[in-house]
Amino acid sequence: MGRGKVELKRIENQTSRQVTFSKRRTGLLKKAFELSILCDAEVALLIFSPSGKAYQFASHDIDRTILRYKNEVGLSKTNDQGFKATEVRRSDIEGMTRTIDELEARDKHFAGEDLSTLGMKELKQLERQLRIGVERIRSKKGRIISEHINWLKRKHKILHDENIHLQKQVRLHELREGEGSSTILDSDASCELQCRP
Amino acid sequence: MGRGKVELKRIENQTSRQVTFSKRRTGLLKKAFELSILCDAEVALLIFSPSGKAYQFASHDIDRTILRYKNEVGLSKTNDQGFKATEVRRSDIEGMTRTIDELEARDKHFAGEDLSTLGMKELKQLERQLRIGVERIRSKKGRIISEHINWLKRKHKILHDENIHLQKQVRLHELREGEGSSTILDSDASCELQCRP
DNA sequence: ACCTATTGATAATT
DNA sequence: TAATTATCAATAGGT
Repeated sequence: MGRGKVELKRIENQTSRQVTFSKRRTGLLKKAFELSILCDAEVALLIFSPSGKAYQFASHDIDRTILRYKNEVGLSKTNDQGFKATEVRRSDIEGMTRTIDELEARDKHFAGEDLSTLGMKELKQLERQLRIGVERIRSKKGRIISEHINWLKRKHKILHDENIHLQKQVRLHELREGEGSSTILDSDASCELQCRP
Repeated sequence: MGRGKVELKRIENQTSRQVTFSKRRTGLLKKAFELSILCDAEVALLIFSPSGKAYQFASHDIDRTILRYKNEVGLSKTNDQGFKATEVRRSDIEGMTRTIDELEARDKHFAGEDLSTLGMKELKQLERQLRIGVERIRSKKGRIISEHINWLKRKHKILHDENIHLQKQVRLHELREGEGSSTILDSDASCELQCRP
């Protein structure tokens, strides 16, 4: 919705990323609010900017919504009273531990280790994913190399042009000296020629 | 954004409220996703329908994001109780968070995503690791297949032997019946023959 | 911040 | 529930 489409990838330009974040964050918070009103839904939205600043929206008490979510996911039972904080913390840590375990397992699988628990189906899928990864990396390498080649070509052209120019200057010199002229060559544009890749 | 504006109030018609919830929920989740990608933000979104069904989006580990929010809030409230314990916890949590970040980054690299930060050297190493992984997985697959083939061979041999044995029994029967014998075949070893792979 | 050309989301309808 | 489409809303790029 703007003067052009945007790819779904991290905006590289720092300034426009910042601007876009500001605009879209506002829009997202607004829409979360509207959904909660129009449809009578319970919504909680947490946003952290890359620089670490926090933004949030919650249609109801945010801690209640979070607890409700945690109950949905399971594991934690609705323990009331001051016990609450500790329980929440513990489940957080359990969740993170589980995440780490899963990530480590996946890492090992990607490295071709610890495959004994996997069946044929999982192995096939894993191999496919790895092949995709290899292909992307190959393509990235190709792009880097091609960029480098282009840079070399540009630099070569600049050097070549300068070379021709200098040859002309030399010939001019030789001509004038051949005529017995004593004039020194004026300072001219040739002095500006430099190689800036 | 439709054939007419809508007031910001609970939609009374049950059906259109349900439909609107479905559409806007999808839109909201999509936009949350886009924000996290485009602007490199950490986003967590929890939605409960009026009927109690839960929907969610999280750009990172959702427990981590919630925890991060809780820390933000906790800082302003200066909860003196159990301060020491909290401090210890926090360093643990920071460590785990870092671990998760690193693991997630490595996972993305293995999947050929987020390669922009890597140089030629890292890309080459990554590709080598992936190739090793693929090779190990291929080999594991090979072993599984070969085991399966061996199992089939063994089973085949057992069945074949049993078959021969049974044929002998049948011939014996036919012989005795041909002689006009009325004796019934004794229960013998053939009954024990079963296929146990 | 503000402005608008455009794209994107969605309300109504089928 | 799933398309279609007319409209409104969000926003990208520019000032």
